[in-house]
Amino acid sequence: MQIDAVDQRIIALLVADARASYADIGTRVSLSAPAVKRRVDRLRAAGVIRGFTAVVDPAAVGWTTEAFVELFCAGRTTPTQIGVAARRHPEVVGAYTVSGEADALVHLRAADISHLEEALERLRAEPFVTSSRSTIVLSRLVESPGVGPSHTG
Amino acid sequence: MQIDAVDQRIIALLVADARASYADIGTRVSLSAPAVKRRVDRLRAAGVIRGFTAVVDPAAVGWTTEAFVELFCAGRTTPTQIGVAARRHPEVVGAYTVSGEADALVHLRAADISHLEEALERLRAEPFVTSSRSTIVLSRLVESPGVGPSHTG
DNA sequence: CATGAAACGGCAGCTTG
DNA sequence: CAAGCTGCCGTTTCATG
Repeated sequence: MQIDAVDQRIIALLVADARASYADIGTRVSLSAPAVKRRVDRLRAAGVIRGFTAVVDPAAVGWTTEAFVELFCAGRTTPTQIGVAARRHPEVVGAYTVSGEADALVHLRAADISHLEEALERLRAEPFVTSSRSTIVLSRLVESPGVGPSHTG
Repeated sequence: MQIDAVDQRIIALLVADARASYADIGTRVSLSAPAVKRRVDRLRAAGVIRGFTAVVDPAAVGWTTEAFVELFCAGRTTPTQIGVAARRHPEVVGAYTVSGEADALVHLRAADISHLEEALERLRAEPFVTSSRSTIVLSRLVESPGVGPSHTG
């Protein structure tokens, strides 16, 4: 799909504030509100914009404990398999296949240490997991939602 | 601040769709639209809801390359220092202090390998960084925005 | 551009500490 | 008695065919 400079600016504005009105965005990109809506509809249909979400302070909602878990998997494990398994656990907020020693890196978020431990045990119980190495998050310094700030090209 | 069950449901609905109308949310939580708005305003003022953002397909916008970088820091480095430094680099989408060997874990997202390399060099040039260990992301299996799915309490 | 819907502010009633 | 939360209704702004 074709994304021009105006699309980029609209995306940036929506990443900054997903509840901005089309009219407001239109003012900033020198377009009418309906024109903006058409572009947003098109970007959504094309999958460029996947959706709109609220960014919540995890501590305020009670999910205060995080960890990154390196997963070592059995020889014939596919990324798809790992992805499907990861999605089964609601504590998983991110999962990636990676280069290096481990096969995958899983980002967990739980209510507390015991919840985290329980999730970890469930994850390690997946048949393809041969071993794992956990790293507890002590503090969150940065966490950007969306795609990342400003220069999106 | 006090967050009751209705707040939780409103938050969950906004995480699922940040552009949902107050009337629509009100219908689902058995409240009027103005009542919902007041709660959302209160949650935003309290910092529980940090904002609303569009979730964008990174590939579509050109940021296709990711890495996790373990940072080893000089003896007297504070989390605040690391956070401030991390925020200076637009490629940083997440940063955490962690237990284990490394002092911090930084999540980078860039346009391509050379952009990633350039960002990595910039990051390693921070005065407090003594060494680093990078792990390139081969594929993204899961990535949830917001605070994580469903059971938020 | 025109219509219908949504957001937003003010006001009054109800419950709770 | 004070404070907080709610619903209703006004006007203004926005969404959308």
